[in-house]
Amino acid sequence: MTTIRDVAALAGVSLGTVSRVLAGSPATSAESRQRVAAAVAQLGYLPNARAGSLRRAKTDVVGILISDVRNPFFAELAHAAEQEALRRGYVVMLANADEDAAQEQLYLRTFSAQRVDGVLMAPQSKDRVHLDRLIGTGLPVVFVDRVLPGLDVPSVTSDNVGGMRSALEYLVARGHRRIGYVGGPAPVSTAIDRLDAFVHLRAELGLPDDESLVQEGDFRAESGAAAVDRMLASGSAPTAVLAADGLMALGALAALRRHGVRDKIELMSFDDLAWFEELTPPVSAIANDATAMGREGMAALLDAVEGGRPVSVTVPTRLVDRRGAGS
Amino acid sequence: MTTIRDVAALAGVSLGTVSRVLAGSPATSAESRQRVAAAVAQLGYLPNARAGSLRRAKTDVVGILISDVRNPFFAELAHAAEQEALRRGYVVMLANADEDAAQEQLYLRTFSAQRVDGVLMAPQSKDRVHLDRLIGTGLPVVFVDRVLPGLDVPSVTSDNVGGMRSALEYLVARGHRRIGYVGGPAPVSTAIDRLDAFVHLRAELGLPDDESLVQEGDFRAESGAAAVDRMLASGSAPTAVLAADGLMALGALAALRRHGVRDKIELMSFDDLAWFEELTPPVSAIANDATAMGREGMAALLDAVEGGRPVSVTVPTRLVDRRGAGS
DNA sequence: CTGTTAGCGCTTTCAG
DNA sequence: CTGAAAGCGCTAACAG
Repeated sequence: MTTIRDVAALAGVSLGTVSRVLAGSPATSAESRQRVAAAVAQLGYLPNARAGSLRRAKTDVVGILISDVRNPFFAELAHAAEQEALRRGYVVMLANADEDAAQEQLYLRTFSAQRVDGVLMAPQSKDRVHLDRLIGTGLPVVFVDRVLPGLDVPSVTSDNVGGMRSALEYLVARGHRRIGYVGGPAPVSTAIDRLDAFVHLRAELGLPDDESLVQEGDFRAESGAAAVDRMLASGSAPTAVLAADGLMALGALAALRRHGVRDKIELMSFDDLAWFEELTPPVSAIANDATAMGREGMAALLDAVEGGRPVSVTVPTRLVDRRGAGS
Repeated sequence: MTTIRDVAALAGVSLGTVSRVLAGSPATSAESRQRVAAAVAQLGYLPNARAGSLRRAKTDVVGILISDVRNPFFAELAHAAEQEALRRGYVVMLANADEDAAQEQLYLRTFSAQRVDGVLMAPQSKDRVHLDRLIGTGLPVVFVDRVLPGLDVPSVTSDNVGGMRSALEYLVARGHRRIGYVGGPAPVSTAIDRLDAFVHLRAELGLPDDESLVQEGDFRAESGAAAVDRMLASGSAPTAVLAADGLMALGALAALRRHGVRDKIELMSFDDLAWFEELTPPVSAIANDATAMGREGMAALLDAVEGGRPVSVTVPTRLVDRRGAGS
């Protein structure tokens, strides 16, 4: 590998001058700039960012830790966050916790070892203690989509309560009263918020509160199918089912089809996927704005990295009506 | 941040001893190991990986450069590759070229600047020159899914020709002769291979070779819709349409529906997506094994990083028949 | 404006 | 088995 010394030697200037030219310092003569540029081009020199960051104590690298890239919602979110980071001159290390606490922790350690400048993450909940230590070291962290209560960390989340309200009002407007709910895994904040909102609003709207209508999944497709199986096995079937995320909606769809009630029981999803439109009948959804969450989450993180004190924000959801609220 | 000196001081040994203990060197006494471990625990010390890699000239970081995480195929591939890297003790920097040559180049430079140990990538084609220089520096590179011809780089690709043969034979078995094809962007190798195979096999099977039946897209949904629009506008509609990837299949589906011919024209996709099963009628597909490609691609890359000479492999495709080949 | 000189935190000889 | 010392490639004072 060619180093800055090689460039200096070839350009006939000192190593310090090369560094200054490369950093765009104004304290350089036109001639130096020109000689250095020539040498760099000739040698195909590319600065070693790791060496530089060691000295500067800043890496210009941020970590993104999400639960599953294969979940379209997170894929979109990660992509938007990455674009924002790139725009502001940072590179991203993307890691997948795979909905697994041990992997989450491993990656967090790795991020620390790499001395990333900040971490944008959707926490799995559980071990608040490790995260606490991490934040204690001064590493800027921002939560996105999910939060861990009791930690003083800025967050960008979606309006789970508002979204749930739109969803239930929509289903009620379509004539449903027995509404089943496929929730997410208990420890995750979005699962908690959505379930609480569901239970609360169900009472407010005077809907039956049969407990078999509420089933827990894990934000993966299979669990959505299993939840619907349990719901139907319980005897008194719902007339509509709301799944707490897109992947579980897919599983629920498969189960409804398998039970031969795809046309009888209406499905709705908290999270919108492009292909819902192509189904017969189509599936209405509450759209989470993954792009906005990724972009704003990263913006908040970089603000924190650069010394700011970002505030938590909530991103609104949007009802995507594919069946007509009155029909 | 606490450093290795702090640990040495607290443990009452020299800095070198701490380093050896941490590296698991056998040349350490039980007592040293024990004192160091205690000091590390007490200080919550985490080695600075960047400092270490500067000295070792190895980072244990590899880069993955794909065209679009939002494409489920690449999301799955990246995930599998990441798992394999993790298993072998490497961390991944994941970057998105966004089907954009400039971004691809920017990220490649970034990877070099970070001195990653290797790069797994799905090239966008075009500027072979930059890649050439990169490889010239000795950076191990492995292509996955796509290749750039004329470069001596190992690759893991899917069996595009075999897949295309299965697809066409399947459609013919279902009674189709006028088969439309929505191809990928011309410069991408998978697009070229699939198109060549399509044209070749169409002749071999004695199918009509009306040029309006072949339309070019860009591996994104909208382009699939536009391609179908053009196909239908040309007068003589096909009885079946084959899309060269899942995202374009989604777009094609929307267009067919919009034109009211969703039930008349059969759609097939080169790339399988879980929700194809939920459509009415369902969509048959050629499944690319993204998991295998990611895993094997990363395995090949790490072999190269560790001094091996991996060979290129082809991963078979699989026909997913959701309609019955004879019906 | 430029060269020289310390380190950043770690690994790795080299003696002992 | 262990300590001391020399860098890895770069940035950032500090004199000039």
